[in-house]
Amino acid sequence: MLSFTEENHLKAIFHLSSVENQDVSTNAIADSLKTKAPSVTDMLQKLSEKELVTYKKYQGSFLTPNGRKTALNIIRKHRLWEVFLVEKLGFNWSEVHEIAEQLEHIKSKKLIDELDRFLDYPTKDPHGDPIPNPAGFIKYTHRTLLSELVIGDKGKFIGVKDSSSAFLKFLDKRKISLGTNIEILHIEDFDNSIHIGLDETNLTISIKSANNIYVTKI
Amino acid sequence: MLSFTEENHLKAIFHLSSVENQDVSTNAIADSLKTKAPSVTDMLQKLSEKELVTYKKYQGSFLTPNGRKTALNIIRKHRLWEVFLVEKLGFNWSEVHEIAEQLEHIKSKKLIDELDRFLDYPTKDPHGDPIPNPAGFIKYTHRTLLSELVIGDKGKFIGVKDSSSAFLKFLDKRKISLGTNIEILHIEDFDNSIHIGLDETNLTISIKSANNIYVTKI
DNA sequence: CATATTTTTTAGACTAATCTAAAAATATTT
DNA sequence: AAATATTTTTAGATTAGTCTAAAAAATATG
Repeated sequence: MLSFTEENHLKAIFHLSSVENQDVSTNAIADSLKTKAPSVTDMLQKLSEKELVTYKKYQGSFLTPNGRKTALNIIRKHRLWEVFLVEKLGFNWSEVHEIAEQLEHIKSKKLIDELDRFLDYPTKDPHGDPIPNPAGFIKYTHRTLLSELVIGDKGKFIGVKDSSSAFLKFLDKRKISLGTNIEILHIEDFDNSIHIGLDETNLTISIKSANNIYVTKI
Repeated sequence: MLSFTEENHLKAIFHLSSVENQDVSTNAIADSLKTKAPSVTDMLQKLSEKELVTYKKYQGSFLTPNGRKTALNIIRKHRLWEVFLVEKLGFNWSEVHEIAEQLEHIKSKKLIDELDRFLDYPTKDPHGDPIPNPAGFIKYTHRTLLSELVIGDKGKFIGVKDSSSAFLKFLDKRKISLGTNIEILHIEDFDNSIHIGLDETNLTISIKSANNIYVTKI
């Protein structure tokens, strides 16, 4: 039985190593978990003992197949609970992360299987991220950053890169939600800000925002 | 912010003091939480510091109004989650306690308010126990033990005293569920076992079982 | 009512998770 | 490549929660 802390470390390593597919640095984990490097070193030694992580001193760490499966199970729980909170309890997509951070640690296989059924086997969470299946398989769909499109391109909004509450509220205010169609109307030379066309309105967003928005080209 | 352990102690004191309305002994708490007396003593001193418990050395302990309110809030969460598990996820009433023991510690007022609404403001959990309201008010209904009835009396099954999984399964097997009407047909002299009539069948149960079944006389 | 028994607390140790400060290893930069 | 900077680990302390063993208090008993 893993502790919350152990589970959180596995999750952090998974997320960090999926960005660049290589060993994760101790400091990166510490930053992502808002803890300090020595705490992470201790935990890596412990998780290495349990064969959930490959860890060599000063060389960074990586999940073992077993560690990866465990991490994906926690992520599965996190994302299913997020769907529940939005679909059934009426939460806004910007409010669910913190609560799901708690709910993801509840231990009961049957609970998650039944929740999955109750939600009708969703494949995406409220932010567009894929939900791993019970076996720990995760299906990634090809995504393009809005910032990579050129003038005249059209895309459908399918997810966010950094799903911070502030950015999600920013999107709400602009009536941009999953499924919204976005067309690149113009790109400003001096600051790369992007003028986009939505279904009913046009507006301008910064390059930083465009770098956080995933689309599929249509 | 209270820890799981602190919350569990408050809950235990609440349950123990509601049986006999007086100070709860250190050992009673230790037994109920499957921990040892010294651990409980430490925790009582801590909870006393926080003014959630009145505690005098060797004199037992009792909840302060604030402690009682906190305990009732945890019980509210526990029972609402039990309703969710049974009503929405299809769990049997004998399977929900352990999972609710985990879920009751999730911290989010909005989560519980929304869950309450989603469940349509239930007043009883799946075992017939009352659900405290958000203010920490709990409405007890008058209950009679089946063992207190005499021959010819009729009652409606409204709850169990000890809701152990084994006893709940025992009731399932005999098709006794909340709302079932029970008539006392005969009481055996030599072992006090009780012959009861249900809507469709008759059967015999031990005095020990009858002592665990709450009814309202009808 | 003095003694024995039980209950409760104190004392002290252990584990898990955390931290700061210092040492060691690795990486970067003249 | 030597010096400097950064990263990571070790060492050692702290807090929360747990335990066992022993002492102290309360309760029961002969």
